[in-house]
Amino acid sequence: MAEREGGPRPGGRSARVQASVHRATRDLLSRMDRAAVTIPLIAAEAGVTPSTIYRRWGELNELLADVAVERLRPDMVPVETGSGRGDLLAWAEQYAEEMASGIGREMIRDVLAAEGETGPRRCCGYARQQVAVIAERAVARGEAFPEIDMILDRVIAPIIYRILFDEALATERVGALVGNAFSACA
Amino acid sequence: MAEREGGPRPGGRSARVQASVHRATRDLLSRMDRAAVTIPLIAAEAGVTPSTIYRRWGELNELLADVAVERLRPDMVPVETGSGRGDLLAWAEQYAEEMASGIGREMIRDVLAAEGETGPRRCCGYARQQVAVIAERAVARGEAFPEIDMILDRVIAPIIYRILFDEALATERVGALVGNAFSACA
DNA sequence: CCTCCAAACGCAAAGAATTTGCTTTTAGCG
DNA sequence: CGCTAAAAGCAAATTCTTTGCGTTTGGAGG
Repeated sequence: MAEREGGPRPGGRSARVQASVHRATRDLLSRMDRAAVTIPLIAAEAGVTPSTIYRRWGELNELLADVAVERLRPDMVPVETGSGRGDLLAWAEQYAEEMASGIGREMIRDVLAAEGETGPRRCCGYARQQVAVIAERAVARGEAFPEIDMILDRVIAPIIYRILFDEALATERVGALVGNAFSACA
Repeated sequence: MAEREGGPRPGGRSARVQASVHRATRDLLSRMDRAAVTIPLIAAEAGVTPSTIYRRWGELNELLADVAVERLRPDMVPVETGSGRGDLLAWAEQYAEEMASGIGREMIRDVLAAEGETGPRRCCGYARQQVAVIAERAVARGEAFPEIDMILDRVIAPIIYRILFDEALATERVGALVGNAFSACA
């Protein structure tokens, strides 16, 4: 294990402050309109001074992005259905649904609104990891499975693009995307 | 023609203010770091008072999104190459390049950061229109051409998703995306 | 165990942005 | 030519953001 990205050493004061600020942010976001959430508010809720937050995160966007990336991190391994294709379909349907939800869309926007590109990269990496787990299991079973980048282009990209720019895809259409991803491999 | 979205009647004071604020915003964005651009600055540059901007746009994000959508509106018809597929390839390559550029990425982010979803919808609509023009020409020539939604899912979505979350696609890879879009139709 | 150090926080004042009530200007219309 | 509604200007009040400085904290080395 090289580095924790969240903050300094696990038990220190820094880590406690970060944890309480994250929690306060999530609480406020769930309680009130996001436009009404400000750094002084979060600071009060978290029991720290605003300057602490300003110094650590710089601006509200960065903090929101940080919290959103944290929440977008997958917390379970993809369910096993017996086949790689089934696994991918189940995972993609759940992914599409989560991301299309109100909270999901807000988190994506928060991640994209922050300055650096590390947030979006991390999110993409999370999806990639999950797909990689499914792919490895499939390969271990001797199945053919598309390249990860193929899944990104043909399944994940359309799901996210529609959510961001158009209208969320109906769940049924995810199946077609998965089918398309497999059509070029097996 | 039903309504102009930009603002009230074409010649009025409102329209002049909007035009000068838009111009001032573009100027400032090209001159300085985007983090340094503030509403009072834009107001001074445009020769209006900050409260005018606050009342009209609400916050900086909305104004930036407004300006970005304006700039993302296509200003030419897609070039004709002789075939629908060639037209689409040429258009998609240029689209990918423009969107992947620094200014392009910033505009996309601005559009997504605004509150409503009308900005993203408009951008998606612009792309859709351009593709529709290409499709109509192809059909008029008697060629087979994929559904517009197919182009969205297989060409545009991957291009934009990579730009936002991963790394911009190399131009060569756009050709493969276009090929994939056609593979299911002809 | 004690002392020292750097990093991080709290506090508070200064500076900048945002909101708002009221007044004035403007463009369109009878 | 006035009237009117919409939009802009102005300025005060509020809120957010930045910053300098002193204090606390947790860890490292003696």
